Amino acid sequence: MDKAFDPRALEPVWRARWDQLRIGIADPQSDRPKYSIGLPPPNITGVLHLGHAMGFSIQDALARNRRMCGYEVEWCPGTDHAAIATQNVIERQLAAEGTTKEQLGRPMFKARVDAWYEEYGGRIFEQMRRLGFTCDWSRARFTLDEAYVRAIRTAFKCLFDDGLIYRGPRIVNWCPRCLSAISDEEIDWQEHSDSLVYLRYPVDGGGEIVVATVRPETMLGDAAVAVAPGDPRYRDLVGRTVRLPLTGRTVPIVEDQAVQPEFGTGALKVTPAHDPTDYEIGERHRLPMITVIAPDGTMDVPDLPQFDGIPAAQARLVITEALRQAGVLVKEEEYTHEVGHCDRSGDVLEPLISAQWWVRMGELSQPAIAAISDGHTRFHPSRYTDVYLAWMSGIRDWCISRQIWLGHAIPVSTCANGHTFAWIDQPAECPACGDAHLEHDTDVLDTWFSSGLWPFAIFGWPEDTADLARFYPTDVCVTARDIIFLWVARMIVLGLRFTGRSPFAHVVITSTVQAADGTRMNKSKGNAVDPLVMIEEHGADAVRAWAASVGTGGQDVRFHRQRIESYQRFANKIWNATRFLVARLDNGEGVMSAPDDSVGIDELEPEDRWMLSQVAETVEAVDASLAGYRFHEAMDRLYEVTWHSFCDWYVEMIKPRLRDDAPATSRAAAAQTAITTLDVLLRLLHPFMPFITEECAQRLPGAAPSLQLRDWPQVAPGWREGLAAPHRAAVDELLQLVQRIRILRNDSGVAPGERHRLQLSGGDPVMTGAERRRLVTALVLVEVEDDAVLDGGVTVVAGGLEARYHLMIGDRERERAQRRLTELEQVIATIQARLANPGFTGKAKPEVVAETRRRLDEALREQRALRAQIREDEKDARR
RNA sequence: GGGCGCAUAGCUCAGCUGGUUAGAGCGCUGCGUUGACAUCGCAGAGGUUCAUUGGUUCGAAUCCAAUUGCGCCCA
Repeated sequence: MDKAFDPRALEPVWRARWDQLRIGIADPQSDRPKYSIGLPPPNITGVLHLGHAMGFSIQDALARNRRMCGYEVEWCPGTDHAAIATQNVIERQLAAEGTTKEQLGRPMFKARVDAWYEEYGGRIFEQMRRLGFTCDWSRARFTLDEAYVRAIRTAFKCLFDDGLIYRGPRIVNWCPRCLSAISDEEIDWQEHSDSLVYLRYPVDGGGEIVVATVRPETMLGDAAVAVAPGDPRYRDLVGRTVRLPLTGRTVPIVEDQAVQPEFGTGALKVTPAHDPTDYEIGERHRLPMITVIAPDGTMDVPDLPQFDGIPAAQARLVITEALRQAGVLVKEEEYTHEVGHCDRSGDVLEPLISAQWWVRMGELSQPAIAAISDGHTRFHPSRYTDVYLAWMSGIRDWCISRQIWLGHAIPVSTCANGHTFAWIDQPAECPACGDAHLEHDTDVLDTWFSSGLWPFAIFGWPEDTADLARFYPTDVCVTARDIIFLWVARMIVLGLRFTGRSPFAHVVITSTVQAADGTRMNKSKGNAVDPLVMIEEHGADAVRAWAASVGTGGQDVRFHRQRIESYQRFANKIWNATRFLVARLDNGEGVMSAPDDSVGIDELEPEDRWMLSQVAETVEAVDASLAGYRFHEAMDRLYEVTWHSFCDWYVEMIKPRLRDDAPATSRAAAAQTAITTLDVLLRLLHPFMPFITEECAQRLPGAAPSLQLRDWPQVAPGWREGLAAPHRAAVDELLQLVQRIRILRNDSGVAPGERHRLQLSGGDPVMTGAERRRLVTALVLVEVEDDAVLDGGVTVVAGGLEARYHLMIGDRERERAQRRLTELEQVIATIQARLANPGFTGKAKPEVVAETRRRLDEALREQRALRAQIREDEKDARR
C-alpha cells in the first residue's frame, strides 16, 4: 500500500466497480423490503453547488446504509427543466447575438432550448457521479420527458375538472423584465432606502387628510383613503370623500383593519391595482381597480400624457415634483424597507392585476395539514412542523401560470363557442360542440406545479406501474429549508390528492451553507465554493464526510475549508491504520489474515474486550443517530472511536502482540480483534466515506467485491455486557494512569528515550498485574518492575490504581502539582458540599449519589498522592 | 406586525430526555524523525462556568420568563 491515500487514483476505480455491480439499480421484483427516495431534481442545466453536495451526500449515505441493512433501495434521480432560469439564459444568449425570442419565433426558440438541454443536460449528473452517488441512473427522469408531461396534464385536468383550478384576474407579483407572474415564494426581498412622502389630500366640504406613501406615483390609481377603525383622529372624516390632486377624481375615506394607525399618519392611500394589501382593502370595500402601470413597468395613464409611458421608478420623481408644485407635498422622510425583487432577473417586482390560473388551496390544504399533524409525515428537525402548519393553514390560492415560452403549456383550450376545457392529449375539436377552431392557452405552468408531482410521477403515475406500486410512497425527502413551501408542501398536497397518501414519511431539512463570513454564498458575488474543486483537492470522501458532519442539526453552517481538510486527514488516518495492519499480518498478497481465526472469547486480552465493547457501543450509537437523521452525531462518533480509541490507543496497545515473536494465541487474539474492529468501523463509515472504506476493506480477509454487498454491523444481544463490561472500566483506568505518567515525564523534562522504574499496585482485580505491566510498557517508555516493593518515587493515581514512578521531578511538574492541588481542593469542596446536602442525597437518584461519592473518592486519592509526591520531592531536595 | 432559530475556548461548532473537574476540530506553545501515518505522535495554554437578568429545582450550559444582540421565515 502507498504511504498515503490518493483519492484521485482510487475514486474512478470504485465508481466503475459500483457501476459494474449495478449498485444503484433497484429491482422491483425482489422480496426485500423497499426503501425509496426521490432525489430533489436539480436544474438540468445547472452546476452542482455545495448545497446539492450536502443534501445528496446525506441521501446517498441513507441509501448505502439501507442497502447494507437488506433493503431494496430505489433512489430515483432526475432533473428539472427550470423554465424561468433556462429561458433567461437563452434570452441572454439571444441578446448577445443581437436578436430576441420574438424575432426568432416559438419553434426556433424551442430548438435553441433543446440544443441547450442537449449540450448541458448530462453535466450535473456527471458531477454527482464524482461524489460517488449511487442513484438509480437507469430510472433518471426529466420533467420535460413525454411520460412526465402526461402526468402533468393528467394532474391538471383532474384538478380542473374537479373545479380546483380556475382562471381569473387577481393581483400578482409581476416581473416587468420576465413579463410574467411570479409566485409569492419566488420573491427575493432586499432592503431599499427610499423616501416616505407625505401628501395632503383635500377633503370635500373642507379640511384635509395627510397620507404617507413610498410609492407616490401610484396615487394616480388611488381608489380610497383608509384609516384604522375607530381612529379618533379621523373619526369625523370617515364616509366623506377626498378630491385627488392631479387626477381630480373623488374617492371615499373608509375604515379598514389592515391600516396600522401608528405608521405614517395613520391614513393610507389605497391603490388596489398596484399593492397587495390595498388590493384586499379594495375587495373588502368594493373599490374600483384602477390600473396605472403597464406590464412593462411604465406608467399607463393616457389621460395624463405628461406621465404616460414613463418608467415607474422615474415617474416617482416626476410625480413627486408635480405634487410639490401643486402644494400637495407636506414632507419627505428617509425610509428603509424591504422591496420584492424577481429572484431570477433581479428586477423590482411590480404588483399588478392580471388574469392568471389559480389552484384553489382551501380544500386541498386540509389533508395536507392532517398528514403532518397526525405524524404520517415528520419533519427533522421537528420544529419545521410548526413552520409548515402555520403556512399551510394560512395558505392562499396558488398562481400556477407563467407568461413565458419555456415549460409545460397549460393544457386548456377554448372553442369559438366559448367552451373551455382541459385535456391530456391535445384535441382537434371541442368535445362539447365539435368546433374545430380551438384556441390554446399560451401560458405555461409554474415549474413547481410539475415538480410537485415528483415523488409519484417519477415512478410512472398516472399509469399503474410496478415501480409505483413498489416504491411509492417514498421514505424520505431530504432538502433545503428554503423550498419547504415552494416544493415540499406542494408535493404533500398533490401527493395526497392524487395518490391518497403522503409522498414521504420523513422530511429532512439540511443546513444552509453560508460563506465563511456568514453571508449567503452566491455565484455572482464570487464567494461560492465549487464542490468539484473541493473533491479535486481533498477527495470526495472528505467532502462527503464534511457534508454529513454539518448537514444536519438544524443550524446554518459557515463554510471553512479546514473542516474538509480534517476529514481528508481522517481518510489518510484510516488508510495508514489499515496499512499498518496489512504490514503486520500480510498473507503475502497485500491482504491481512489473522494467524488463527478461531480465537475463543476466553483468549481475548483486556484491551481486546475494551475495544470490542466500544465497537458494540458505536454500532448502537450510529444506528440511533441515523434513525434520528442526526448525521453530525454519527460522524463525530465514528471519527472519535476510529481515530482515538482504535488508532491512538488500541493499535498502540497491541503493537507488541503483533510481532512475529509474540505468543501465538495472544497474537491471534489481537489480530482478530483488530481486524474485526477495523471491519466494523469501515462498514459503519462506508455510507459517509465510500471510497476509502471500500479500498481498505479490500485488504481485510474475506472481502466482498463491495461493502455495499456486506451486511450492516449488528450487535449480538448481550455481547457488550457479557464480553467486556468489567474490563472496559479497568482498561480506561489504566489509560488514565498512562496519561498521568506521560504528563509527569513531560513536565519533569524526561528525555524521550530515558527509562525509569515504575511499580503498579491496586486496581480492579479483573486485570492481573502482568496484564497491566504489559500495557503500560506498550504505551509509555518505562521499566515496569515486578511486585517487589520500591522505596520512594513519585506516586501517580488514577481511580483505584496507583503507580510509584522513580524519577526526579522537574520545575514544571512542581508547578503543575501545586496548580492541580488547588484545583482539587475546590473540586473536593464542591462535591463534599453536594453530599452534605440532605436535599441531594434524599432526592437525587441513588446511582447519581453513588457516582458522586465515587468521584469524591477519586479526587481524594489523587490529592493524597499529590501531597505525598510533594513531600517526597522536598525530602529529595534536602538530600 | 407575527413566527422560528442562534448567542459555549482566538476561530468554526458539539453538548439528546437537567447531575461531567464543560468538550471537539482548526489555530497557538513545547517536545518528538527507533518501521502505520509529520495529512503524524505526546503534552500544554486558552472558557470571570456556557449573552444578560430573574424563576423552577436538592441540582441548570441544559427547563421557563423577560431583556439585549444577530440571522432567517411569514406578513
